[in-house]
Amino acid sequence: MTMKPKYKTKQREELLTYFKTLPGVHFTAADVCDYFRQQGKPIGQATVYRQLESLVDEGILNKYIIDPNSPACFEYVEEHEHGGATVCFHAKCAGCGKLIHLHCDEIIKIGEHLKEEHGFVLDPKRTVFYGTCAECATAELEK
Amino acid sequence: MTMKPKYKTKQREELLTYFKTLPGVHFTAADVCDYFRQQGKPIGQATVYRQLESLVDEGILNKYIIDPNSPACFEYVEEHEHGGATVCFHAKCAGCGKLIHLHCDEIIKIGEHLKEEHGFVLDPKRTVFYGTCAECATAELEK
DNA sequence: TTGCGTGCAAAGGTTTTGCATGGCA
DNA sequence: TGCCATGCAAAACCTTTGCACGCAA
Repeated sequence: MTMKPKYKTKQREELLTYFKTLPGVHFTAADVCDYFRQQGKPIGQATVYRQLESLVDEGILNKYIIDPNSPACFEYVEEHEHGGATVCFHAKCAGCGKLIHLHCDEIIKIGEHLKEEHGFVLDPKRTVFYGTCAECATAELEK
Repeated sequence: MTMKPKYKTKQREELLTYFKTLPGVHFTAADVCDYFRQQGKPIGQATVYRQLESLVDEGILNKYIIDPNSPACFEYVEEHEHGGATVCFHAKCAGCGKLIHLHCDEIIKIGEHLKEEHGFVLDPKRTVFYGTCAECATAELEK
């Protein structure tokens, strides 16, 4: 666990502003560095990494590991999902990168099961189901 | 996908023999290197990585990606399970970092549910449940 | 004999860290 | 003013790769 940033810096604000223009898009730390460099207002890569980490801790970004030997990718979490009452799990397709939102009861029950049987309090915000979506699974079979 | 090794080498045999003594145990490439070095018969790390990759392809080992910034971990698949679907899920505590292995049916059912209702084929090897373990949850409350 | 497997060392790419400087509160 | 954040460069880290040699078939 990391602490939240306490200061409202120019870099943090610019990063946030940028991320909000990318709903449903996933990007890497390098993408972010490149973007700001091209905009003529570069942000140090250490800063980018540190802010990304903070934002993930705050639930403002989600972090995905599609492939361990590729850079991690991030995605902005829509405003209305922030800490709201709506428990929502995410499933990420390793094929096309599509993010699926899961709201159904069965998924919720898993949280209850983990708590009752394993004493484990599940954090939906951080938990991502990795796998293959219907389209990609079909495409895979047709090969 | 990589090809299977065609040769039965001393290193491969020793690795396999060792892995068979580790049912249900997780180990990293570095663990394996260390073990054989301590045994006085070191195996080159490149060889270890290459054999691990082959063995995963052959279904003899499972490879899990728990955390992108930690080394990948491997687990020997019991003889009778080869080709079978027996893999375990993992729950990681955000507080103490403890990794919990989950083998219970309820968790497996989630995979079935995702497939039937959402067309999503879950990959247990990459899916990690994040949250707080019993000890850390208790400690948290006492603060 | 053929050519894959091995081992060493070095490269590769991503992420983290040390430290001096700069900026928010 | 007191700290935290930033940025640069270097380090750390895991994993892959190049190449010469060795060994299985």
